[in-house]
This record gives sequence, structure tokens and C-alpha cells, in this order.
Amino acid sequence: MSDTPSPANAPDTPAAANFVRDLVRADNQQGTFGGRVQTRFPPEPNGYLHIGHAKAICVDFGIAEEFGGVCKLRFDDTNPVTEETEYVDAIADDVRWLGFEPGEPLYASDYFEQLYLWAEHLIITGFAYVDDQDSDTISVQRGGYGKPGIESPHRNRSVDENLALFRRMRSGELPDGSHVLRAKADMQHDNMQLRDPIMYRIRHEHHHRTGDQWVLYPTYDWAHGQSDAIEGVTHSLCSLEFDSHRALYDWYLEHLPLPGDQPRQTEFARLELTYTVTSKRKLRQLIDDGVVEGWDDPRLPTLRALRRRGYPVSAIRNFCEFIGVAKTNSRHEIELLEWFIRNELNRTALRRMAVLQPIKLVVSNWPQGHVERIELVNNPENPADGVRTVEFNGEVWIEDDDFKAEPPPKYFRLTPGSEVRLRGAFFVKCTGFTTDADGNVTEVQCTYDPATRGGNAPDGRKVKATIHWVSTAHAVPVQAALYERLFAAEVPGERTGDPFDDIRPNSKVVRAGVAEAALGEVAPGQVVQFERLGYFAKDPAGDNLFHRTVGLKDEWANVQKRTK
RNA sequence: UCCGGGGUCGUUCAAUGGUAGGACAGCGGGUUUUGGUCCCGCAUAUAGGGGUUCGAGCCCUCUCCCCGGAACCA
Repeated sequence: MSDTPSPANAPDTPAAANFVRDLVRADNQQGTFGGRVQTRFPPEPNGYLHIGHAKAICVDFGIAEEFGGVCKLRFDDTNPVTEETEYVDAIADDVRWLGFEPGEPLYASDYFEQLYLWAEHLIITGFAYVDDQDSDTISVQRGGYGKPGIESPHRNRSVDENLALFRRMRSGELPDGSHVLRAKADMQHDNMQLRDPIMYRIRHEHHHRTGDQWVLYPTYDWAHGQSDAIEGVTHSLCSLEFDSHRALYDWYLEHLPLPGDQPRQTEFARLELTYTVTSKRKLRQLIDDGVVEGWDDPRLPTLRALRRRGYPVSAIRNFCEFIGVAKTNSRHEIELLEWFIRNELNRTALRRMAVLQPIKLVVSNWPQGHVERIELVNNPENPADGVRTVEFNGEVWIEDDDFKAEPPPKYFRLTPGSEVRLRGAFFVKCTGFTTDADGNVTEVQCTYDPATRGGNAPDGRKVKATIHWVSTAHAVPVQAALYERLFAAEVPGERTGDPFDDIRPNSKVVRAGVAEAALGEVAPGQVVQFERLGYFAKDPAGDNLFHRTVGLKDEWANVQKRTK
């Protein structure tokens, strides 16, 4: 472990064993990179970061931090048609939100000139050539799995001819798709990546940073390892699908006069979650189709959405540390993430009472006009959070769910004749109820026991339920956005191939409710617990809109499920 | 079809030739002024065959299954 002080948001979960950590430690012991550790987080600026990136960020930055090295944010901006500046700032902002310092971002596009020079070097040393066949032809010549490729008729152009053509490619006089630069590797290789891969393509496109300076753009494979080498990266950590690219990563590096040590690529499994999609394309489609309201819609797994929804950074980081790093393709249950969220919020969130589906409860024997001031603890898990006062005047809103005229089995709450505790106030006993023309309960009548003030009976009698309430005379309005999972299937799209077939209708429901007066003091972005309902984050834009971060564990729901 | 990477409780991560363990989920119980939290307990796993070894989840071998790979995407 590093002996630098932990940042405020550092996980408190003990560092678990994982193979990347072991590998870096072994490198340090053997002096592979002179004890140096440098990693990078290399997103393409073509979308917002999501929970899957959070894991990558935690691994990339975390490993560097742990071994006293550095991790830099580098934008892999080699494809001008998909990338936008809009995302650059947002990505750096999200990294910072996670509690890591990305520093001044780096860009692969800053290395275009060096890359170009190295490409000429490969041409001169006989390891690259210009091909002017079309992409279909090249594709066919590549062969297939178990079938060797055949060499391009242009594979053995002279160095001079290659150089001249390559310079014309750069000059802009040649049209898109007419020529490519290819590595001269091995058309018979079992690994298709080594069958003379494309290094450069011509694109007359405006680049978000280099503008119209280039028409020649490097491919990912040609840019990535070289960028790592230029920056002095030692451990290039990436996801599993690049496994078969590693041979090419190494091939390029071995054929170049590098300024320092040759970086090494190591692959690990990306984070997948049940009931969630993380592909940028699908996320974008959800937005474009209007299924959700934007990149920060709390139903999305984007970091912007999770932030708005009230997910604490520390919980996200604890989760990422806890799940570890492995090479197994896996999909974690979203319940585990939610457990980390609750675990954190249970310790930190202040308790408040809010009623989201109000029905009126009237205490018939309450002294006319009398108001009791009742003290409630802000957080039973943290006495330092102190107390607050709520007022009680014998007429309150209670949750529709907390009264049943005909109780199901094991129902502990209010029913005709039953006695419950109004949190912090009194025991009340149900004496009757009123319904409207459709049979819906509109009002519940009770009597209270004055001896139970504060919620304890001097005679020692117990109640089986405590319910929350809001004084009708002191209520403030609250809007609560309740979110269910966006998808109804653990693996969206598994059934039909299209995740959109598994979209759950009504994944967002907004309720207009009431809350105790103290809710008005909650700051934008702050998360509080609505007692017995869940954790809710006040929308950053203010007003009185709250997003449900996550519900409380609901044993009653399990009971109902079991008795069904 | 060829190459590569994987396969341990329901899920996921450990165990690095020496008692298969944790967490979440589930189930049961206790505490409780949140059917929350907390506490205690229960059940469930080394894909299969052969081999090496005193001893194998781990090493060898064969088989099976899953994932990735033939963009001028990353």
C-alpha cells in the first residue's frame, strides 16, 4: 500500500487480492520498470462515462496510487467522425467527482506527428506499406479463422514508392478510402490482428482538436501502444476484448526506436451489472428514443445520472474495490451495488418523515387546538447529528399503505381495532375509517393514549408497528421521483437480442407528497432518508424535487411475496 | 473451422500443491420507536474423465461449455 494519506473519498474496504496488483508488485520486486508504475485511463471522447468506467478508473488510478506511481487521463481521439469536445470536459469532471485527479488531460491527437514519423520509420525499415485496394478486397485477402490470408499485390512496393505515396496521403490530395498504410506483419498468422493491419486511413474530416491539419488518421492499434510509450506508461490496463490485440501492441513497439521501456498491456474484465446496459450506443439510443430524459436521467448507469440520483462516491469506490479484478467475464448483481449505497447512506443520511401517498388520520380525542412539539433524532446511527423538532396537533397524513380495512396475513400496521405507534409521538388505536364512493379509504379515525407521549407506554405494552406521519398543519409539499429498474430482465436483450424489448414501463413515477417542515432545509444534492421509504436526493436544481436513490430493504415485500 | 481467454456456492471474488472462505442474494432466529440498521444461525460450489503426488480447485492430459477475435471502430 502507498503511505500517502488517503483522499476524502478513498474506500474503506480493505484492498482485496487481485491479479493486476500481484503482477505490478512482482514487476516492482523484479525491477522490470525500475520500480516505476504509470497507468492511464484512455476513454474515447464520444459519450459520457458510466459505472463500468468507474471500475476502470478505480483500477487505473488505484493501482498507480497504491504503488506510488501516476495515472493520467488520455483521450483516445483518433477517429474524428465520432468524437466531440463536449464530452472531454464532462469526462474529466466525472473522474474528478470520483475523487481522482486527472491532471491536465493528454490526447492521442497530440502525438499525430510523432506517430507519422514512426510510420515513416516502419516504411523505411520495411515493415509498412501503402495499399490502394478497397476495403472489401483487403478484407477478403485477410482470409478467415483457420484460413490463411493472401498477400496484397502492393506488399512489396519499394521503400521510395511507399514513402512517396504515404506523403501524398498526408498531403490531402488523395480521396478518402483510396489508400491505407498497412503494417507488414504476417498474412498467415493465426491471430487475425497480425495479418497486415491498417495503420492509417484517409479521412477528410474536421478533428475536435487538430482541426483540418490532418486528413490522415491513425487507427486505435497504431496509436495506443505508441501513445503509452511516449507518455512512459508501464502498465497499460484494458478490457478483455483487447486480448487478441496484445500481440500487435507488442509487435509495433518492438519495431520502433522507443524513448524508454516498452509498456505492457494487461487485460481484465469490464464491469457489467444485472438489469443494466452500458454500451454507449444503447445508452444513446435510450436518450434519442425518449425512453429516458437525458444523459443524467437517474435511471441510467452514467456517472452523471448516479451523481444526480445521490449515489455516494465512497460507496461506488468501495463497491469497485470490493468486486476486485479478474479475467472472468462476469455480471454483478445490482443488489450488491445497492447494498454498498445503503450501507453508506445508512450511516450518513439524516432521517426525515415524508408521506408520498397521503391519507388523513384524525385523532378524535385530541384536545382542540393543542400542539405538541416533539423531538426526533436526526440519525440513530450517528448521535452527533443531533435532533430536530416536529409538531403534532392530532391530525396527520399517513401512508396509504399503512392502513388496511381488511388486513392481509402478518400485516402489523393500522387496521380497524389495532394499535400502532406514530413515530416519536403517541400510540393510536383505530376506531373507524371513511371511504369514498369507489370504496377508497379517505380518512382513518383513531384515539390516542396521552400516556404514550414520545412513543412509549408506561404500562409496558407493545405495538407491532411504528408508522411515519406528517402533521397536516405543518406539512411542506414534496415531489418524489420513484425509480424502478429501467429493464425488467437481468440481462437486457438476452431473450430477443434487443434490450429494448425488456424495457420496463413506468420505470419512473413522480408522486406529489407532503413532508415535515425540516425537509425544506435540505441542500440541493443532499441525500436524506425518508423514514421507512428509502433514501432520496434533492435535485441539484433545487425546488422540492427528490430522486429516490435506493429504497430501504423491504422485508414486508418479501413476506407478501412468500405468502402469495 | 482456426487462434486466444475463461469455467469455484444462486451471483461474485478469494484460496498461488496442505482444513474450499468472504460478501451480496435466500432461508430461520434475536434485538429494535424505521418490517431499516445491528447480532446469531442455516443451506448451497471446485464442468467431466484420466494422470502426477503422501496430498490437486491449483500441475499434466483428453473432453465439454462460455466469451473474444476476420472495422479503414475503440
